[in-house]
Amino acid sequence: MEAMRQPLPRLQLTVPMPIKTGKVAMSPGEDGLIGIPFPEHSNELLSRLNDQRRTGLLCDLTLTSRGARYPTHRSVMAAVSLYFRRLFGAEEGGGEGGGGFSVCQLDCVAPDALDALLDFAYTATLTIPSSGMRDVLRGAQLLGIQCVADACRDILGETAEAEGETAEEQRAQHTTTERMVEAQQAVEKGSRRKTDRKKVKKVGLPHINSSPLTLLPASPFSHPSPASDSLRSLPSTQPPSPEQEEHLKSGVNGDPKGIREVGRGATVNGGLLHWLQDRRIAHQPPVPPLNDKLSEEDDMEGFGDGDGKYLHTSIPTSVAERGAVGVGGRKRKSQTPQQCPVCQKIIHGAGKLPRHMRTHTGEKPFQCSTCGVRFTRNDKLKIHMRKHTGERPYPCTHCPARFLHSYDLKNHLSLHSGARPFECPLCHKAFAREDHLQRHRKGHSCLELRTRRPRRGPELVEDGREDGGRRGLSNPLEALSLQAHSSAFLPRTVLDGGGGSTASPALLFTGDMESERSFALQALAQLGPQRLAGYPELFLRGLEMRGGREAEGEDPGRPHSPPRQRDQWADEGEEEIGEEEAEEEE
DNA sequence: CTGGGGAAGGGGCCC
DNA sequence: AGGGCCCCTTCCCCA
Repeated sequence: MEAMRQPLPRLQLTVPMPIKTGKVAMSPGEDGLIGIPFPEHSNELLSRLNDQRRTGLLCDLTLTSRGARYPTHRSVMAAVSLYFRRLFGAEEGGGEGGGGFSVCQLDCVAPDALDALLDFAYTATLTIPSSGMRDVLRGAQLLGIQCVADACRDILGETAEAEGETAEEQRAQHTTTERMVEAQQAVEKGSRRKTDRKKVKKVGLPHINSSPLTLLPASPFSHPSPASDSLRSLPSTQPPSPEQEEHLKSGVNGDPKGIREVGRGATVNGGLLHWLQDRRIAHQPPVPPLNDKLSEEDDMEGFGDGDGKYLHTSIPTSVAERGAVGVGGRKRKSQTPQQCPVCQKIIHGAGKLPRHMRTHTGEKPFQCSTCGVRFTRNDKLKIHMRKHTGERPYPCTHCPARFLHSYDLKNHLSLHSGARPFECPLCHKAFAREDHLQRHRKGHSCLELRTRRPRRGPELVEDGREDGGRRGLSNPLEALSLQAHSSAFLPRTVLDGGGGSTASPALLFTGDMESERSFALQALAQLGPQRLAGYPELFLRGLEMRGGREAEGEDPGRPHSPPRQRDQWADEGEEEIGEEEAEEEE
């Protein structure tokens, strides 16, 4: 499954890809390597695996439940199920681990539930009648398919537990799975000789909540014997001893390594399966919440809709509700604004956080059926489709021009009217578009004009620039930034005076980036080590992209909130305008 | 450097 | 509350 993992090519966001063919004219990257993404690969791969399962092709594992038989693939099961992953030793980098199993009897999982779980494994879609939800939940718990378990639990409304309890339950789920494997292996050790080449494993699965066993903190995995290959029932589980409970607490809550080890398994498996699973498994909070308002709505929602390949429906809501449970107890998420756990940005509008989260994850679930280009949002896809349909719903009333976007028309109309409402307060050059003025202010063109108009007064420096005595520009970098208008784009924290406004933008930028990166990692850690292990690159990629932009000279540490920037700019503009007016008065 | 087109992301409104 | 739709701003890219 490792080979299945989709690369995260850096060119993905910049190069429109003819998805179907993979043919694309791309310029080589810096090192001459070209990364060509095939976004459909994972889906197609999964679909073909499912076809193989249906036809029994290449199936090397048969699951049975109360007489029903389900041919399947070991690798897929190991990818989707923590139980099988550990049973097969897949977490140790593959090897022959557990290679002997060919039939696995799971009578403790209802046939229908097992069928649904297998469908999920091969389609990333869980289709179950509501009446069978509890069986599926139980099966998912037993097999260590955390995302499904969470989904079922949410749908069943079992979200009343305080967050800590939920996490405890999830941890118990992991440990139960582990215990199953360990017990299985322990039994196998003693009776391996009794089995022949074709073995059937029968597992007496313990109830998930009955007895959380220890998750070994240092080495939570027993690293199952590769030769584990017997056919028998496992002994029923016993309630945890006080030592075990204590061990659980210390090992799970106290020692992140334990969970990190769990996450190690997630890195073994690539592709869609672990993608979804890990996101759910990662839900357990290994560290205290950084923010009470943290919502994990994205946890499912951000990955749950789109092309319908992910779990859907009410999962996100409940997960978000859990995420919104404060330290004081159960509290239903009610406030519309939500804070992004990664960038801390407050997202306004109901249901907008999942949309925002996709900006961090890079997920683009909305794909154009014509050209294959993917989008993070369906409304963007809808607009994109106008390209193919030729629809340009915004015609200019003054000329034959038509536009895809209303705002394009708006910009265009300003050409006809000749209106240039955006004037540079320094050089008084007018622009038809605000962003052009913004670009102008960030550039040097305006500066040149300004330097030709030396100011009077004692606060001028030699080259005519205001030395900013009023602002105390003792720092050359700050003076430089003001010279280039970039003062208007300093981080809000700087301009607000928070944290020392005399520091140079560069230093502040570095700090902001570092703190942001650090926070992203913390948020990831909070969301779960599996998540961290599974796709930190997504988050880091986003940060790198932003850092790259900023490194290219874009507004360092520029707030992402446009209104804030605008406000800042307005403030700065007023300040500078006032400055100019003061000069004029002189 | 500027004008223009388009993409991306956020917010408001409505269902 | 979630999601669709729309508008807006900002940014990138190209000519």
